[in-house]
Amino acid sequence: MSYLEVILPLPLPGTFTYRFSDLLYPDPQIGARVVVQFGKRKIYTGIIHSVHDQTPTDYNPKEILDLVDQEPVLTLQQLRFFEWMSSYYMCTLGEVVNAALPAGLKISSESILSLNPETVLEDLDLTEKEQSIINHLLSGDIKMSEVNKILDIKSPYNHVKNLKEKKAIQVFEQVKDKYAPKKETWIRLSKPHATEDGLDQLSAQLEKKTRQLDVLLAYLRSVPLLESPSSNEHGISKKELTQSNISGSSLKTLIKNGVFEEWEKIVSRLDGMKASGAQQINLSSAQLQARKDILESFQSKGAVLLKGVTGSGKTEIFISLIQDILENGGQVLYLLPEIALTTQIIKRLAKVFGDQFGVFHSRYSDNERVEVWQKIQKGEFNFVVGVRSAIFLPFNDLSLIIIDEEHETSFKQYEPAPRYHARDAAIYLASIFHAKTLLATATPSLESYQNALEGKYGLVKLEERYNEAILPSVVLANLVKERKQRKIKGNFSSVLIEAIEKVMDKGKQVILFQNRRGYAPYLTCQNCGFIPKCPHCDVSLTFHIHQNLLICHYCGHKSEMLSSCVQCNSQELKTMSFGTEKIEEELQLLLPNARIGRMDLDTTRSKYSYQKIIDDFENGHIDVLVGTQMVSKGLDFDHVELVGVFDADRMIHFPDFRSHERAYQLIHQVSGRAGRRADQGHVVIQTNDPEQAIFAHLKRQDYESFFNAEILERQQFHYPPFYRIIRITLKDNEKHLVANAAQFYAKEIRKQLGDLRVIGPVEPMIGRIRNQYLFDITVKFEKHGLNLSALKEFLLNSRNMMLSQQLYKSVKVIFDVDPV
DNA sequence: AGCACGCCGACT
DNA sequence: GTCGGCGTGCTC
Repeated sequence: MSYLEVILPLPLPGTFTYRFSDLLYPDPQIGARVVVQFGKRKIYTGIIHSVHDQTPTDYNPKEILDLVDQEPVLTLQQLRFFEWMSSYYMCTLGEVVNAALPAGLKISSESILSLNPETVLEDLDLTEKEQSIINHLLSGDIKMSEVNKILDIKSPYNHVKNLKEKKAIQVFEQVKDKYAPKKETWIRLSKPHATEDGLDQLSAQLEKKTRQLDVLLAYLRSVPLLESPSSNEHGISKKELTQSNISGSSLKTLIKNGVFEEWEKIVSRLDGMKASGAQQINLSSAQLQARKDILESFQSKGAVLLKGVTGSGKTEIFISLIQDILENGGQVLYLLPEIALTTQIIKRLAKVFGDQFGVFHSRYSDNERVEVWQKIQKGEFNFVVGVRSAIFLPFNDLSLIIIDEEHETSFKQYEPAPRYHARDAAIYLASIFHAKTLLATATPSLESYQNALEGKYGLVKLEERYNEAILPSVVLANLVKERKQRKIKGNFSSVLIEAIEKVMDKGKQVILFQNRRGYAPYLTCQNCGFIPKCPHCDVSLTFHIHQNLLICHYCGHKSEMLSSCVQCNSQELKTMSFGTEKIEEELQLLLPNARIGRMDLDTTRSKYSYQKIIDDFENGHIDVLVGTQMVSKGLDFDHVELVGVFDADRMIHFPDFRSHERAYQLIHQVSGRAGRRADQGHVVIQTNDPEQAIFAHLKRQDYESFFNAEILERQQFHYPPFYRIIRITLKDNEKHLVANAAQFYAKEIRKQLGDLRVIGPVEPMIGRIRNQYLFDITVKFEKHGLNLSALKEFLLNSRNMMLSQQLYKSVKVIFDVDPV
């Protein structure tokens, strides 16, 4: 008898043992999917982790319900990668698999209730609630998960159970729809007609039936079967044919009469960006040199950091490297932050690689993701551009991973587990394949730059701007001074307004950067000082003027805008501070002729709105684009000559040890949007304190001097990259309970790790989110000389110890390894 | 996570 | 009594 160790997509430790019959499934492959029952009713897809014949002693394993795949869906390398991820990021294998597999490859069941056809309902004695369920069932089956809504109670299970016992209903498990290939109806001329003679005869027959003749002619326009007889075999999609303004009913008649035949064709969802391909890439001498340096560095290092100034043409270098790899039959993964992965970059790549590469994007549907997955598996795609989750794709011969905008924090996943950093995980992934990793950015993370300086990574610099574009000039607008001189209008300094007017007069464009969405981050009552707060979180509500709502940016709670103070009834509610919406409004008043666009989370929610704003800006339908950090990422606009930065002080003084780094990177990056061509661009930064050291570095776009100053602070105060951090967050809906639990836990780990390595517990800045009270314990420890996996094991064991205390059982513990 | 079970307080 | 909330333990 044989057994399978199965990974289930659940936050449970370890694998689960299932029995299987060698006769039914002679050769189960590691990495293939199985369908199993887990618990009393639930059905899940699991992944075969291993096969063995050790009969468990303390329980009786269930038998698998089905083996889904003859061939594995996960490669052995992926399994190894997933195991590393689960241990490094302190989560379960199931959580990794859950994040990795596109939903289309997962199967899970749903409990469905249906009427028992053999029972006469009138004979039954039912309670009111039971009758209510039956009434709903009369018009069709219902899901178990919907019963609580129908009855309007929280735990409806007893009623369902009683109905089952009375044999009024049946409960069964229905497997949810999984991946389905996309089908299209295609049309072709049936064989006898598809010759010259046949066509002549056909035209004669249809002479009087003009509308049918039109259909035939439309078909022949698209399918020139006389010139190329094989084209008829191919046919045309019904959709395309009917687009040419022909009569649908005539087509139907022709099909009925056997003139045309139609059939179902499985088509790819990924088509539609067919490109010419094979464009030549010409590198400048600086680019050629950088390329050469990178390849040389790869001889001795697994990873190389390419520090290239904005507009230095890094993408061309990537393209050239990718071409090399593909010619040699290897695979390439090109990672980009979500917001930089636009049609701009895809079009550019398509010019070179045609449609021979995959795109992996969060805007893709599950079905599209499954198709990318399958094409990589089949070897149809050897090159993928994607966001952080693309590291989970089933590569089998990875040679190069490129991580563009390496410093971007969106490479780090926070919720849910696995809380991985795609950059760091990619480096491990590359090591499995003995592949190389290229990190690229104009503003490296301190971690990566330090690694490069220490020689752990190779370092290649590309300092020359492509097309000899000049660095932008940076001007600081002193808000304090302007306020005294009464030159400020709303949130706009006179320096900024004048600069905007000047640029607009030239017919050029402006980007305004304010890293806060909404109209006002909070309201306050001028009479009693009341500030509207979220009922579920310890934060103020942000006013959104377009929706006229107060919204919590943490849990999404929405409430109506107040007309008066709920505490004292005063009408004097004032909006405080400002977000993108307010900038937009003020600017419109100051410059009535300006065409203003706004790009933030609120204007880019739907699938195409993001692209539309970019297109409008690119095509000159917008003069000024106001936005959050979305506007700072990898967008190349030719006519932007001015960038304005609001609220720089808030970014700089945010209470986090990385706030300087973050502020530097953001402002440096957004500045890079100004003046991509020969004209010099301008940057205006509004601040209350122009003397801050960070501005001196920014004025010169001098990353090195910024780095040198910042790295000293990190060393002195024991922060990354010199120390590692694991942040432990405890959650519970009872504040005292978490506070005590956190105290208990911290004390426990302090015993082993000492006072210096354990900080807290402290209540985080936002002490409550979604009605869960939070406490943070920060474990900070030196990079070398400590056994990392032993430390993690110790943290997990102490957590289990803490949770085994009757009192603290309900507390939830989250580990965030290398938090950002 | 999702689910069954069992205890307990509130209400007909 | 019995209904519904909620805490607890278990799942191969």
